[in-house]
Amino acid sequence: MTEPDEQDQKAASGEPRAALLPLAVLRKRSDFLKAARARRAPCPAFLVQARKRADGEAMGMRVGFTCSKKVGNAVARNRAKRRLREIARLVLPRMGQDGYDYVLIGRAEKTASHEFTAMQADLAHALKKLHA
RNA sequence: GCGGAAGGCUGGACGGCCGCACCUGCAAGGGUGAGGAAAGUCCGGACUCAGCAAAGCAUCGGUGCCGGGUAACGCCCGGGCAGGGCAACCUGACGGAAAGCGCCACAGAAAACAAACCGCCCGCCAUGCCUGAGGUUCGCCAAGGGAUCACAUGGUGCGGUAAGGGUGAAACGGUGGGGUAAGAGCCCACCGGGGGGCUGGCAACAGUCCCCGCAUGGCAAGCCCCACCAAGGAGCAAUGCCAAAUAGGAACCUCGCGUUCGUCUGAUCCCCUUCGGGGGAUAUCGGGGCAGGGCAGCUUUGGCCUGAGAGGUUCGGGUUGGCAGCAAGAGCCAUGUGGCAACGCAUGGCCCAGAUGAAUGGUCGUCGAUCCUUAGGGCAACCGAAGGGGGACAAAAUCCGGCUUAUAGGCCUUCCGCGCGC
RNA sequence: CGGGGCGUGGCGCAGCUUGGUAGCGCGUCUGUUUUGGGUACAGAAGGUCGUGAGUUCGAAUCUCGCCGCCCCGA
Repeated sequence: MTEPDEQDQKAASGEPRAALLPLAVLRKRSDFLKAARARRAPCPAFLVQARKRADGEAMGMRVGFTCSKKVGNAVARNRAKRRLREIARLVLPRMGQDGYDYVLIGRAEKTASHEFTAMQADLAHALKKLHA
C-alpha cells in the first residue's frame, strides 16, 4: 500500500516545468527551529530566514511559513499565510537557490494589508542579501 | 408620519489572469469545495475501547411551577403564577422557611421560644393642706397628730398594656370605627392571610362558598429536606491494521497457588498376549471438572474469563510515517396531512467540504448598499457633475441536537401607542 | 479533546470557607536624625478587588455569563 518510492516520485513531480526548481514545504518543527538560528532579513511586511542545508539532508529548495498568534485570529493568520505563499510561489523559482530552506514569517496587520507588488520586490531584494 | 414590540431572511455581485485540496478519468478534461455563528467548549447524544449484563441499595451529581415535544437535554413549544410596560410585549435558578441547624453587621428598648427600656394606665405609700411640741441667725426649720373627693410630684408593685417611640433592609397583619382605667382582633367593616368543601381544568392554578380573629420575619445562588432524572471511566491523539525502529524490559503493591477424575488415557511404569489389543498402577508431566479468583462502590442472580496465575500502579526504551475510523446522516428540499405550537407522519426527489505547518485562494478591473470632500443649483429642507474611500463578526478538524457569546449594512412579515388626513 | 488553577495599591501576597472594617511586606512621598548619603524612627498618599449581570438590606467573598494568563493529561 504505502510504497516508499511513491514519495520519491512526488519529490520529482515538478519535473515537467524544467526551468523551475521544485518547491517543497517545510513541515517539521525541527526544520523551523534550525532555520530560525540561520540568517534573516527583515522586510516591511514580513521576515525572511534562509539556511543552506548540509549535504544529504533533503533535495531541492524548501520553504515554510509561520504566522504566530500575534498576527491575529485564525482568519487573519490564514490570510497572511496565503499571501506569503503566493509571493513565494511567484518569486522563489526565479530567485531562490537549490539546497536552501526558506522561512517566511508574517507580521501583524502589515502582511495582510501591504501592497502586493512591493512585497514581491521586497522578497527578491531580501533573497539577494541572504545569498550574498 | 413619528416612536416602539416580536419573528424571519441575507451576510457583497460579475469578469480576466495565476493558483490550492479532494473525487472521477488511461489521458485531455470534468465535478465539488467554510459558517450563522464553523467560535467559546457550557450541556445532551451518536460512535469506540476495556474480560459484563440485570435488579436493589449506598454514594455522588444534576434538574426544580404544570403539561407537551424530542434519541436526549439544563433545549424548545404551550399554559399558569409573579414582576415591569399606556400597549404590542418583555423578564423570571418559579419546590419546601409550622423537619432541623446556622446567619441577620451598624443603629435600635427589642432582630425571632418573644421580651418590656421610655411611655400610657391602675393600686399602695410619702409629700402638699390644717395643726404644731420644740428650735431659731427672726428669713424660717420642724418631731408628732389630723385631713386625703380630685389634682400634682416622687417612690413602689414577680401590677396591667403593647396604641405611640429617634433606629433599621426588615419591628410579630393593614386602614377606619367601636370599646377601655390605659390598651389590645377585645369587637365590627373592608383589605390581606390560613384551613376545608364545591365547580372548571390532564395539571400548575383559577373561581366561588363556609369556617378561623390571625396560629410562628428574611436568607435554601448557607447547610439541608422533598420530588424527579440519569448513572461508572476514558475519549477520534478513542480504536483497528500496515510499515519502520527499539526492546524481547524493570520496580513495587494486592489476592491466590486447594482438591478431584485413570471410563480423558496422551505420557510413564508393571503384567498378560493369538501382537489386533486387554488388565492394572502413578496425580510426576499433558488434559478435563470443581472449589477459589477476576469482570465499575456493595449485595443478589445469570453469564463470561481464568483455573496457577490474575489484577493494578509506576518507571524506562523506540516510533512521531501511512491506511481505515471519515462523510448517506436523529441529512436536506418539496408536496400532502395531524397538531394552537414545538414537532410528528406519509409520498416523491437530491447527494452536499474532508484538510492535517492544516485546501476552499492571490491579484487586477467593472459595478456596488453607503460614506466623505467639493464646483454648481435652491429662501430652506435638500439635490448634486467630478474625485476619493468602500464592507461586520469569524474560518470546518469524528459527527449530530441545543445553549452562550461576537456581528457593519440591507430586506421582509405581523403587531402596538401617538399625531394627521379621508 | 479533557481536566485544574489564578486575576486584590507600582511589585509579591493575605482576606473569600462562615457575605457587613479591604490588610501585610517591599517600593513611593514628606519629616526627623547626619556635614551629606545610607541606615533607623515617625507620618502620609495610593486599590473600578479582571469584566457584565443576578441573589441579598448589603458582594472582593455566593451564583451565572464573558475576557486574559498559567499548568497538567491523552
